[in-house]
Order: sequence, then structure tokens, then C-alpha cells
Amino acid sequence: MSLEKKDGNVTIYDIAHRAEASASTVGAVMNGTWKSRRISEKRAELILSIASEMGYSRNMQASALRRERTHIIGMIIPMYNSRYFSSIAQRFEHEARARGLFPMVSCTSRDPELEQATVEQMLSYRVDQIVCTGATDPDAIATLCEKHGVPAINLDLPGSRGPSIISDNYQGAYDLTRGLLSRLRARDLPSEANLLFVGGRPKEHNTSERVRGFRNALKDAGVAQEPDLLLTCGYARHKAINALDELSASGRRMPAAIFVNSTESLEGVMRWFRSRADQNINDVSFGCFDWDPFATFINSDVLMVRQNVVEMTDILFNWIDNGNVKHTDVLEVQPTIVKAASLEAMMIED
Amino acid sequence: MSLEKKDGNVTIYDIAHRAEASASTVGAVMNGTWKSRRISEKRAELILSIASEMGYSRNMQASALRRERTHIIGMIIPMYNSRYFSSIAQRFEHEARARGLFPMVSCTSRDPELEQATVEQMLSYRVDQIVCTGATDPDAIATLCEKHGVPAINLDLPGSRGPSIISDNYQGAYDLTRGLLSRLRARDLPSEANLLFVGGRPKEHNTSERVRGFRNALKDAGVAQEPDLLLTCGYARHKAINALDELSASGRRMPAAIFVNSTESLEGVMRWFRSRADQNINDVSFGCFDWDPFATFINSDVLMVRQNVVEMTDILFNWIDNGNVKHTDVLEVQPTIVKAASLEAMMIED
DNA sequence: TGAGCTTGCGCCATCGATGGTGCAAGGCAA
DNA sequence: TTGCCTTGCACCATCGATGGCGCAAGCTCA
Repeated sequence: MSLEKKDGNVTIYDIAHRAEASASTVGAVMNGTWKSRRISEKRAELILSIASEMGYSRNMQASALRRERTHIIGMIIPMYNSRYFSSIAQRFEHEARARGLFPMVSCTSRDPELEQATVEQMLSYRVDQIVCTGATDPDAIATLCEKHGVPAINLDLPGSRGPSIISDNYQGAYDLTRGLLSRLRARDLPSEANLLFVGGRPKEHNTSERVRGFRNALKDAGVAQEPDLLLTCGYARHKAINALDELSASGRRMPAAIFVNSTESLEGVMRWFRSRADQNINDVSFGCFDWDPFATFINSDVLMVRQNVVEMTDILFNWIDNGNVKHTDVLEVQPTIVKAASLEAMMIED
Repeated sequence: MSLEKKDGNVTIYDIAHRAEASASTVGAVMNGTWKSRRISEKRAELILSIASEMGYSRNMQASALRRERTHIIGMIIPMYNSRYFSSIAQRFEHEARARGLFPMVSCTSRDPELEQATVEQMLSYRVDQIVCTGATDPDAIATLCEKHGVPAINLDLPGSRGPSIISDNYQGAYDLTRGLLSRLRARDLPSEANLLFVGGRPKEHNTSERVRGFRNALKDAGVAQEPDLLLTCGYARHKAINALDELSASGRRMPAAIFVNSTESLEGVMRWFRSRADQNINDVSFGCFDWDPFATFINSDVLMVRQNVVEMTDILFNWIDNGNVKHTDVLEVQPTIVKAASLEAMMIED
């Protein structure tokens, strides 16, 4: 077929030529099906040695075109700049490779259009599976995937058109809020109007569940919830900063305890405190829904919710391996609360 | 060709059938070359509307097989769990997409074998370009890429067989060391035997340059460098922990200033301090080669080297866009030193 | 010794998109 | 009315790997 290397890439035809064999024989040897095709061991060895000598590399584009499968598994994820999501991406890649799959991760900035466009591109490359992590509109993505017959699994945020693995956001938020209330008590400070919630999107499942946990914890403690102390302003840093600016401009005294919904928002909160000479970080008890090893140093009074990335990804691949998950499955994984300044806050591996 | 959808994926043949046109006409319309192929506007519009109605999605495997290019640009990177690398990955994806390229990022855990295997897989998928970030053996990877005629660019760590964009590690380390010495002076503490270097790999370019900067700063300040206070034990957390354990077991008093080579190692150092009741984090001035927004809270005396990810990726894509970079090019980008507890330490965006 | 089985391999269509080439119909000028 | 050019499209080989099918040679057993 070719006179050996046109563009530097060796094909099975080049090898066939050198080995005086047919391309299909070479192909069978290269993809490991040669035994079932009754190629003699002698021939297989010869071909293998020629192939490695010539530096053959299977063209996965061609292979994928002919077979049904690309062995690529795609994942979209909001960002890498957060310990929670970066751990998910790392473990996902590791586990995918352990199964002979090629991971294709792409971060989509919590932007619904970018999410859709990215998934469409992944489908265009004919990925075998898609994992949607923290997708803003999981159902739209599930619909896209269905059209292509590609199974999709939701992670972190649930969808109604596909199976989902998420944290128990309600319980985590409930416990975190109780922890903050208990800190206020320990500091001999009033609970009333002294606990602020910042960050997250009000219409998103995780945030609304966390808000529910926050509210119920307050209610169960007999503390009134002040509507203007619930700032679901979005996750972005600058949104948290703006929200705090507005709150303080409104004349509110800054509460002595703050529930921050994600490390992303926490960055904004920290920046805001540093920018305000009239505010002291050490006067505040922080609770953050998400964990970061260094955020445990913000002050001596930080609580963090650590979502169980290891268990979540284990379940994810369990589902992927078995493939027989129902569309309606939603699995909630318990997060754990860690106290900053505690050893265990630093000890958990990811 | 097909009786419309075998597996749910619409092809140009299906559309051709419905539009009563040839597949090549449909193909030309779908990939935008229809004007040069003199397809009438009427036909093009009809085909486009049918295509969107049928939910056509171009099969990139087939397209890539036929054309030379896949429009995929690969990147390997050591990890995502570090602000420096995660920022690089995020910006890389963003810039790649802005150019119509599909980014394929994969983290390879500073494991040479995994790096090679991953690059081979990427080459197997016929990526158009590869960016090697922090590769442990950039030249081996460059050799692989050369064989396939795929251009490779090194980022963060330089290689001799391809162009490289790196930080000015020497200068950053020199300045950081001077900063630490100045902190010791400000604290009225002796400089002699009071400054420790932890983390990194001695044979790796970045670490050796940083060590050189560290040593020269000591020398220029007239301070003797104690060999056992130079612990290039690797980057991993547990390696830093072990190194500190050994140091303290040797009877050395813990120095009052520590140069930590990466946030990864810094995590280990922090864990070590938390695990030791006889050590107080607040007695130590920290300098970290790398930046993390929350690490600035470790104590009130932290200096961080912030590598200029924005400029580095800008140059990277400048090179990619122009493509005429010499193999010997090594571009050094200046990092900046930020003081923790300063506002600017929180203000720089990535 | 011939029917039937096993071994070992080659032939060829196929996956979907692409682009070179060919060709008919219509237009226009001489 | 002939020759030539433009317009608008279809035909078909091709990219590389894959696997169903066929077939010849050797082997076995009645």
C-alpha cells in the first residue's frame, strides 16, 4: 500500500510489507486477537519484533472508526482551582487508566454553554462514556448523550435523566451549622443575627440542600434566620466580595460566624477581610463547605466539610464497570466535618 | 448507504439520502468548504436544516483519519492538586478552546513511566501538538514526539530537544532566600544554621536552579550553608515529613526559617508541625516556592513565589500560533514574590 | 484413499469524511 | 450555430484498522 512512511507514522500495511504477511494478520497481532485468528506464534513474534523496530503505534482514529468504541471516557468539571474538584479529576484519571480507558477531562467554568459545547465535542470524538461533574444543567447534557447512545453519570450535582452520585449536602450543612452555633456559644456570643451564609447558587440542588440544612439547624436550635444573612450570590470570588460589600454597606454588623459555601467563595471572603481595615478575621468563626489543606490555617476557628472524593469515585467506577445502573439512582455519600488546627484536618489523603 | 441510524449516530450519508444529494455535497456543507466547492446557497441551507433536524454530529474519528489533523492538543501535567499546576491546566484549556482546538489534559503524577505511556496514548490518538508540563524526562518525550512528527513544547521544566518556557527559578529562589534572611534579621535571630531548604528533586533543573539561588543568596549575605539543612527529598508530602523527622531525630534544632520548594512539600511540612507538640508554626518564617491563596494564612510570616502562569501560557500559545520556534529556545519568565498577610497576596487573579 | 477436520492465513468490504476529478447543463460571445 | 467558459454537483479512491469469510495444505480416521 505505502512505500513505508509518508508522514512518519508506520501502519499495519508497512509492517505487512516487511513481514511478507497480510495487513489483516498484522492487525490481528497488533490488537491481540491473533490467537483466535489462528496466527502461528512464530509469525506473531516476527511481526511484533518488526513492529517495535519500526516504531509502530496504532492509529486509534482508524481503530475507533471501525470498532464501535474509542475507549475514551470524558469528564466535564467546573474547575481545577479547587481542592475538591482537582481531587476528583486526579482520581478519575487514575481509575480510568487502571481500566485501560483514556480519560479526557475538561473544565467548563460553571458555564452552561461551555458545558454543552464541550460535551458535544466529546461526543463528536465518540467518547464511550461521559461523567458530568457539577454540571449546571445535567439534564440538558444527559439529553445530548442519550441522542448519541452514550451513557452519562452525574457527579456532585444530581440530574433527573441519569444516575447521580452526590454528597449528603443537607446533613453536611446541618452539622456544619450546628458546629458554628456551638462555636458561638463557646465564645459567649449571641446566636441571633450572628450567623451568615455566603456563596452558591440558590436554584442549584447542592446550594438549596445546604441552605435547607442551614435553616433547619437554626430552627432546631431555636435561632431565628435573618433573610439578609443568606447570601446565595454565586460561587465566584468577586461575587462573594460584592455580597459582603453590600451587606456591610447596609449597616449590618458583620456576624461572628460565617458559613461559606465552597472554597472558591472562601477565597473571596478572605480577600474581603484583608481589604477591610475595620474587620478582623480572628473575630470570626468560619465554616466552609469544602476542604482545603491550607484553608485550615485561616484562623484558629475554622470548620470544614470534607466531601468523600475517594468513596464517590469508587462508586462511580463501580457503576461504570457494571453498567447496569438505573436512571433514577441517586446515591448520597456522607461528608465528614474536620476542625481546622486539628491534626486530622491535615491527615486525610486524596 | 444506511437506512438511517444504526446506532443513533447520523452520518452524512443519512443526510444525503434525505436531501437527495450526494454525501460529498453534504460533507462539504458540514465542514464549511461548500463555497469553494460551488454548492449553491439554496442546497447548503436545505442540508444544514436537515442536519440540525436530524441531530448530525461530525464523526471526528473519521474526519481525523482522512485529514492529517485531529485538532486535539495534548498536555501532560504532574498533578491538579496544586494551585500552580491547576491554573496552568485551566488557562491551557481556555486558550486552546479559544483557538478551536480541543484540549486533552492528563496528569501523570511525576511518574516518568506514566508520562511516557500517556504521551504514547496521546500520539496514538494522533494529537496535533503536545505540551509537556513539569515532565520528569522531557527529552524522552520529545524523542517520542519527534518520531511521530508531532511538535512538543516544554513548560515549567526545560528540555534540550524542544523549546521551553520556564520560570526564572534562580532569581526567584535568590530573592526568596534574601527575604527569609531579612526576616531572621527583623526577628533578631541569627542567620547561621537557621535556614532550612526542603523539597524538590536534586537532579531536576528547577530544583537545582533554586538550590543555586538559595546558596548564592546565603553566600552573598556571608552566611555559611550547612549541608544537612538542604533536604531535596522529593516533592511528595510524605517525603517532606520523613525528611523533617530525620532532621529532628539527628538532634538539630528546627531552624527559624524554612524555604519550602513547592506547595506540595509545604503540605507535608504543615502536617509535620501539626503532628509535633514540641514545635510551633508561629516560631518559623516560611518561604514557599509557589503560591496558594490559603497558604498565605499559615502564619503572619510567609513569603511566596508566585510564578507567572498568565505570561507563561500567553507565550506558549504565541509559540503554538506561530509555530516557528527553535528547538533551542528557552524562555525564562520572572516570578514575583508576595508577602502573606498582604492584600496583594490575595489579589492576583489566575 | 477419500471424506472430513484442523491449522494458518489472505481477501475484501466496512467504518464516515474528504477532496481530486469528471461531467452535464446552461450562458455567452463570435 | 459552434466553441468555450462557468456553475453545480456526483463519483470514487482514500485514510488505517477490523473481522467475516473463504481456501489451500496438512492431518486423521474409517
